[in-house]
Amino acid sequence: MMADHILLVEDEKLLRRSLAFNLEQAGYQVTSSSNAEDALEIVRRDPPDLVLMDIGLPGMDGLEALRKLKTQHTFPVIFLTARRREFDEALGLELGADDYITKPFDLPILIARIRAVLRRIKNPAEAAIHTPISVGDLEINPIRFVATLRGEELNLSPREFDLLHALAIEPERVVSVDSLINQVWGAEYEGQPQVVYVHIRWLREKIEDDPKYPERIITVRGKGYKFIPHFDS
Amino acid sequence: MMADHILLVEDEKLLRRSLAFNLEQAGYQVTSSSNAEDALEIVRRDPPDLVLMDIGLPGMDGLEALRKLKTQHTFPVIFLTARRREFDEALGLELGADDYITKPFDLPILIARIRAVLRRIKNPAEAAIHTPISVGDLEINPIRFVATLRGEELNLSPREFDLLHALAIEPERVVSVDSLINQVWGAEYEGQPQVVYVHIRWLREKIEDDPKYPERIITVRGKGYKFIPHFDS
DNA sequence: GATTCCCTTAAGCCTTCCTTAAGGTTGCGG
DNA sequence: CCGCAACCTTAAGGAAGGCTTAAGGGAATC
Repeated sequence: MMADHILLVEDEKLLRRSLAFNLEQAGYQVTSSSNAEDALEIVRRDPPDLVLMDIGLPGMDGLEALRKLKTQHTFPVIFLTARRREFDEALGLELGADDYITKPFDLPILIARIRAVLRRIKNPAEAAIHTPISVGDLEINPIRFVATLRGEELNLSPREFDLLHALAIEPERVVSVDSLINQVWGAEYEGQPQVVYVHIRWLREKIEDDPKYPERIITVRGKGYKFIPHFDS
Repeated sequence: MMADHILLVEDEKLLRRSLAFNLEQAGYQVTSSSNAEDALEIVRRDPPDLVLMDIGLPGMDGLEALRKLKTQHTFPVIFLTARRREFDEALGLELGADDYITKPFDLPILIARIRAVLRRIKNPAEAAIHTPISVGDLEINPIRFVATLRGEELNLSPREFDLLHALAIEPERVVSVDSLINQVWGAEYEGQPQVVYVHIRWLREKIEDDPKYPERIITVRGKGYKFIPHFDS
């Protein structure tokens, strides 16, 4: 079993050294880099299994570079950030970050997150459920339990979130009410379809421009519902 | 359990590499190719389980090559396409594409589709019901629950949709009323044939130029009905 | 303790379905 | 050529089904 390869991008020297040391102690192979340019080059030569990146790198170039990289290789990214707000402002989610952790952070917690993310990408079944997805102007991050529409965070209840996720992960495909109940409520739920109707109603209230004439969650009478991606115009 | 073998045909180098990398991560065996000619050769030598193909390859030769290939080996195809319109114009479905996915796409979603398509071809029963079909100027996509005639979406009720599907999946062949009842209403339905007549009537209203003189759904007296493909002229 | 969430219920609407029934059409036997 | 029977077409109406929506109370969460 090869050690997983982590690319650490952090400009502050002490923190960089300390992290690299500790991650190596934890059994990872670590490559460090203090700026985005170097990181880019490293990724090109030898794609890592995971990138650990300080969001507050000098200049916004780091984020921009990452955006480019993510279109080429899809490796998981964990951001280090001073405050949650910083993460949101930097649109980390849009960039496909898999997770973030706020400073000051706890080493065991960081390592646990790293392990969780790595485990996910190695298990396709789990990955499908937990990986952030983006469909049109909608983004869903099942790990952080955050969904955004046109960049704005939606305030969804757990049920609404799961329901939306179940629909959006199969865009344009009709998902039967039975299947939705299975995915969202679980197989053992003795479900009347009514439940689904109600939550669809509330979801529409939150994601449709005009819930009366839904354009994203479409009813397919007798068959179920389907999610239609919409793009910013 | 052998890994499924995917042939990736994509001319853009970075995207090709990235996809290959990620699909391998997901547990598939991937062969890449940047053009149709190579792809042809690869298929001849070692037929893949699935082909993932950029629809915007240089020249239309890719599509033409694929058309030829599909007559030799039957493997499923998923198209990558920039816009949905592009797919329609290229008549991807007519070429036997099993699915398409529009860029920019999300890796988890792509992988989910790949898995769905592979599962389908391994289960013949499921395959017949769920595979998109194209007969003449009519296209039926049971997964999206969309039927189009000359590119225009038909507004069919569930019964009408199923009925049309049952007929169109065996073009030119006469399907008995009993068989239609079985397929559309289910075996347990205590069916009077009357029901079928009525729905045929409504279907004709929606897909025939002149319902009075049907050209697509033809009555074969005493035997049943048959669907005759028509092409744009 | 307040608030959010969630399920149930029930009223109402609209589509879809099936039935019925009144013709047409076709083919066959006389 | 005629009449009949079987088969199909077609229109119309009522019934059912499926979905929407609002409201209420209990549960869960903070």
